[in-house]
Amino acid sequence: MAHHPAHHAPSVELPAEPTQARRFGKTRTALSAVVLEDYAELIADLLAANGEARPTDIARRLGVSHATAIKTIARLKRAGLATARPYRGVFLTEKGHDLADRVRVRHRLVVDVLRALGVPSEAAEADAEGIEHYVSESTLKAFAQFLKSRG
Amino acid sequence: MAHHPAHHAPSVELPAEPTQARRFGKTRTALSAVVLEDYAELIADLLAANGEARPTDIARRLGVSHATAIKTIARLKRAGLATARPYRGVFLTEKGHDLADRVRVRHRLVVDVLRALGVPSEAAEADAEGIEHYVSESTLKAFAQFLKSRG
DNA sequence: ATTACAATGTAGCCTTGGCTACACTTGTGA
DNA sequence: TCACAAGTGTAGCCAAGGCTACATTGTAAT
Repeated sequence: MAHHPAHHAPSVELPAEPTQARRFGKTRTALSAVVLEDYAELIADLLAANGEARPTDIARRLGVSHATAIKTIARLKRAGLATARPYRGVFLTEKGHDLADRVRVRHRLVVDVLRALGVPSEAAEADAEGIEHYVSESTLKAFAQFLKSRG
Repeated sequence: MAHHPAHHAPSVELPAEPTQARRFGKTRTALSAVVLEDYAELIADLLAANGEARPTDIARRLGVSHATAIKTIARLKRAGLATARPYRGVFLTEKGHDLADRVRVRHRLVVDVLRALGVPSEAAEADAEGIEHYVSESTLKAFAQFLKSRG
């Protein structure tokens, strides 16, 4: 059958909640991590491109309100992925950079595979945004292998 | 760059909220639809296999508490995808069956493509659970084409 | 017919991730 | 300098999707 108890969980290591709430829903966890991955990747992009990452830019790029972006940035901080001081922009920690790197590589790989399968570029980019978060290491490896063996 | 304002939205047509809340977050919408798709597919499976779909079975299969399952079943009803009377099990409406069928076909296709790319069966099944919800029509078509042309 | 147990349902709580509305900084241009 | 627009931050609301704890219903066995 098609169903599994839980989907593959994205590759963010979670905040490591202190004592509270040791009983965690995997899906809850997984969904949260998806958002953190997107933010980390985007912030890395903005830092590389502009030398800074401002909440408003992040919000615009993600199509959410700036309030939502700021809230999520707070979660990034709690998760040890970013640092930010009021009115001074957002930066990534070592951990955040690592995550962003992994996410970026994965994204490229997924897009390339989709395109290799004949998916139009636009759809490939768009779908990859959703798909990439659910690609396991094992699948990632197979993708790389496939692309290589295919020229 | 990799980012888009919103991911591809799953193929559930939403509850058509009455007057309230005409300003909807796409992502919110998308995430909700993912869960509804999973439930519809699972309920169809259970109905086919056992002739009935009971909340506890659904909960066990999805790895959530029965209370969570029941809450979501209520949402399925609100969305016009299912019917259920207290203590009498869950059934799918025409619309719910249509959705389940589409989801099932899509799931198969995604799994088959992953396997064709050399992903081990287990990983293919597991990853497909997450991936399938983000595969657009366009990509789906490319997948089918790829499998056909590949024998 | 009773009773006991499993299944079902309800209530209430939490976090996430949206939003709007309002308040406060910052830094520019006049 | 200082006023004002743009950007930031805060508060408070909502729905989804988790959970636990408790109440109710159905059913099967005695």
